Amino acid sequence: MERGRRAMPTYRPVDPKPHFPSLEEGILEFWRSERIFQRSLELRKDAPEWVFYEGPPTANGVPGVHHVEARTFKDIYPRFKTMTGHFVARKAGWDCHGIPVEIEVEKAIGTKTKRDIEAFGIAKFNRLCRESVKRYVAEWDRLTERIGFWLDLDDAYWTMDREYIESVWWALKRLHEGGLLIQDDKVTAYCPRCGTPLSDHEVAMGYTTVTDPSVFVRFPVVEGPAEAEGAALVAWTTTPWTLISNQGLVVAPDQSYIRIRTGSEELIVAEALRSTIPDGETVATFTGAALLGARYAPPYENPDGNTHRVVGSHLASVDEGTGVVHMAAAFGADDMEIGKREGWPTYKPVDDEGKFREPAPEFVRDLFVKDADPRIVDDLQNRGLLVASGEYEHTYPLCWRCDTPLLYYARPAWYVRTTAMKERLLQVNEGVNWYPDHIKHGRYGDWLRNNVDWALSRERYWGTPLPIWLCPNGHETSVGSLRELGEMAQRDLSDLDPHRPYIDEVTFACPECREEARRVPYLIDVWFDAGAMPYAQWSYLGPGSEREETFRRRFPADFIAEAIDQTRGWFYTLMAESVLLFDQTSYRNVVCLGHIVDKDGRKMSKRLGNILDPWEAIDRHGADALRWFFVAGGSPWAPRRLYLEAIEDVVRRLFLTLWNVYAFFVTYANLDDPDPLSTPPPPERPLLDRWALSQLHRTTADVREAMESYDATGAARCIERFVEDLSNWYVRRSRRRFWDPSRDGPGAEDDPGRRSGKASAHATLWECLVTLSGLLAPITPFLAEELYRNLVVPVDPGAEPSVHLTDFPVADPGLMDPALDEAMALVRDVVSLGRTARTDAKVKVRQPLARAMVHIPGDPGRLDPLLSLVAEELNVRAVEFAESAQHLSRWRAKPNFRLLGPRLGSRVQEAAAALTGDDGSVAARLAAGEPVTLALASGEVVLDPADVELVQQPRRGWDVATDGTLTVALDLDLTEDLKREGLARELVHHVQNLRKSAGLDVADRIVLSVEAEPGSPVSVALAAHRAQVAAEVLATEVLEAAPADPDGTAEVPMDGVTVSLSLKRARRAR
RNA sequence: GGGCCUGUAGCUCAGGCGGUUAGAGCGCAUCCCUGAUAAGGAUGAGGUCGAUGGUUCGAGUCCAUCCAGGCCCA
Repeated sequence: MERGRRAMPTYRPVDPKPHFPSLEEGILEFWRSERIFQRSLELRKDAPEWVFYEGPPTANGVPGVHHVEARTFKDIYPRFKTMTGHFVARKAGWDCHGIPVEIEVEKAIGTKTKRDIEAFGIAKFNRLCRESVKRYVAEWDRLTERIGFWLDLDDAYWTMDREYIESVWWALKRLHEGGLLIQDDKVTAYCPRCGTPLSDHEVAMGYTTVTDPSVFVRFPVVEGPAEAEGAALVAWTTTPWTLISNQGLVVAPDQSYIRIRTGSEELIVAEALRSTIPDGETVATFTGAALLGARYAPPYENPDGNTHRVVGSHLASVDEGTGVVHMAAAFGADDMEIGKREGWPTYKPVDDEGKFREPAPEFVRDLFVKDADPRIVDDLQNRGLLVASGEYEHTYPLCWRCDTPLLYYARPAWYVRTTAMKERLLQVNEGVNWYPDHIKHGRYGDWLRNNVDWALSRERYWGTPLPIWLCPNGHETSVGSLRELGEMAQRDLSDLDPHRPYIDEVTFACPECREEARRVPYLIDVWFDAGAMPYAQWSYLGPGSEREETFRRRFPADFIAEAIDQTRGWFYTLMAESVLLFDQTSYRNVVCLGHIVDKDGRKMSKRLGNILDPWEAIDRHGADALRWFFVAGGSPWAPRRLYLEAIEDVVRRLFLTLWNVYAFFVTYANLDDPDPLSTPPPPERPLLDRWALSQLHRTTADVREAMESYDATGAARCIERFVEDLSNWYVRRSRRRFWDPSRDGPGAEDDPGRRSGKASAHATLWECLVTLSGLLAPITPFLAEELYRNLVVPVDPGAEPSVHLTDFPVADPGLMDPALDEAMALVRDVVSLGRTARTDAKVKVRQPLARAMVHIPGDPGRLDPLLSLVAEELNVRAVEFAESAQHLSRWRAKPNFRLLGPRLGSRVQEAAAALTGDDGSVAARLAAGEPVTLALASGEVVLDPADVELVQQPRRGWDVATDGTLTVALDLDLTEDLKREGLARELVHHVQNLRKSAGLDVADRIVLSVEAEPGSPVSVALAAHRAQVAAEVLATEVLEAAPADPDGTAEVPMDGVTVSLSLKRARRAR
């Protein structure tokens, strides 16, 4: 057996039409059984660490397709870093607490209010919350694994775990002791029906357009500067009920105010809002600062004996209203801020159900505040305090559960004093790399610059309890661990569930006064849990504690990634906590992703019913397809439209092209069984191979560079371009080399020219595919694994079993050849033009032509070694260079605006017009290198050849094609010889079709018969090219008479006559 | 209402410091190839670069305003 075919092919045959989802399932099984992820970690355990933090998803629902996006990017860079020689621990994490989880449970048990939950039992309620979290985490585990996100799910941190909570307590205690955790009044959105404050997120859910009363109210000045004396300030409000608690008026000190005489009175408003007082004349103009300190008579007295003065703040808007804003500290965030500055007490004559109570005036008492509005308006009217009233339509938050208008209420709350660290936060942020970088000083930087203290406390059930105990004398004791708490309470609490209600039962004697200290009733904001993960994931309990080394080694993170909505969420809390506790950032690089939207650009939401289930996409196209879509289908920072067809689009671009090349390689490699590892060294291979390798190494270098700068999208584009070139040029041009036995065979070993034929082609394509596998591994780990497992493992006994255990490909600059790249690009352009010329001339490629005439700028010699490619591709016998293109086309000159614009200014347009009108003679002189003088209306202009761009236009008809400076002309004269060859090719074409329709294998030998009239052109052509025809169609014999019992016959029209073909499978000749 | 981002072909997206003929893929139409064949290739149609105004010899690109969508805040 010569060059024997093995009984078993080297490579597993490749399905030309793969089903990626099931292929992926098989690879997942392989990863599982061979513990590839764990081995990838073990392999690098002594390598330098590269730290990744997993931002914990909230386990209060099933994961959506947008989570797949974030998880794709969270996977790509750690994989890349692992392959480039780093140890990347990937601890999973789950955000377990918070109102979203409570809401899930509330829906299940049907509670509506906090009172319902308390009646149900906090212990039972929290148990259900815990179960809900576990159930959803199981779903997340399943998806995480399926999409190939390598994450250590078995060693996840859970924010509801005792150790995690203790770590958070340690942090809170430290803040409390440092004076950074304090109690204060805070205005929060509050639902009076549900009896609970709402989180910002919940408030955002409930904004609706509502109609509220709009009233303009007089505040007569009783004492103050001359500008205000004797007049009344006019303030505007849409919440008349807050007038009961009026404590002051705010004006903008730097804005202009006016005093208007109307009827018998004088009113003061901002000049910009003059129109709010329809008639009257302006009697004085002054700045808001002039009004400061004026005392006025409030519409309703309050028992605190407030002085009711005018104060200044930029918060007073002159965009709407009157520029005079009424303030009630208990009922607005701005009001509270100004109230604190001015030292106003909190005056809140409203109970937790939203009803007025003492000391509110008798006539509104027991009324729900909103219901009191009309009575108050009437009362003001009756007392002559109303300037005008009407209705006002605006957006206002309603409770998302019960549609009750939310009220802004002052309530006691605990704050983290982040404002004390504002400057440091800004400083630290300077050292962080944001992707995209506009976030750094844009959205995120703005957020830091406008920093307000972090309202930490929540009046809920399922969350980390605030570990502060309070005694009747107001002494605050913060507790940093269960051990510490046990010591205070003098009992062993190490097994205590630190959640409510159990923690609430623990009391101890106040260390200061020995009176009984009870825990404050609050939980903390869940975002604090998430921001605590750098230390709490290791249960870190402070300097000197057991986990110190682990924590320090993995702090800060080199890389985190989440969607853009996390700027105020995790990105902030993560940084805020680490600045407060450790005086530095907790991450160095942050990738900030855009959102996923639906086909119409609307965000995906359950309410709109436009959610795409990730499983649907995965089952249809596979996880790699989805991953590739996120990476290559547009900018990761921009909102992206996702729907099944969009994925298909992107998939086709890479997957099917690459798969075709892969299947092509395996098919022919299995027929010949070459050894890709012992082949001619690259310098000895044909130019086409060297070109492919040059492209490969250029791509490798580019991909590496892109990945290093967190630009997976750029990397994906490089890969895409390379795959396209590999398929559409390298494989296209090398196809015959993979199977043509005339290029190889006995004696080839001694002939460098032939030795480098087939073996080189196989080796080159193999190397390209294997390297691609490595380049793709971080992005499409399944497809990469498939290529690697089938191409490398069977031929290299020493190979790792998985591409993910190998090193990322390294570019060899020695194999890059820019001159060859340039020449090949030119050749491809020439070929493209030649095809255009053929198409225009309507001459089939099958018909050989005598020659192509080519003109290129510069020395044509550099293309000489590549001309055979042009000749084959265009099916011409010779390619010749024209000294000049002049007889093929004529020159046209266009101004080089970049040079001439600055020199000529507006005259450049004149020069351009002159060149457009050129009959070709000016351009020809420039092309010859001579300067020319243009006579323009504005004077003469001397142009050098460098001042223009020269392009060609075809001079003769359809057989010439030009593009810029390239020209290709085809010689369309057909000699008898060329015609015969064309007919022979035509004959081959028909026989090949017949082979195919007869169901023959590509390697089957045949006996062919051609019945054509003797002396006819077909017959003559066959006689002249018999051997070539026979070789092309693998015919052992070519007969004139049909064999008996043929496997296939056909009547084909050729050159105007009908030719009968028949063929029969021959016994294998070799 | 405020801040940030986005708006380029029917669809998905590219377009370093402004340079005059705005590109690619998919889809569509026509054609080629037939040993990658349920593949591959070529050609073509299709654009007021969201709108308006400005700066400039010159604007998809810079500035202002507006419109639409998204996110974060209110």
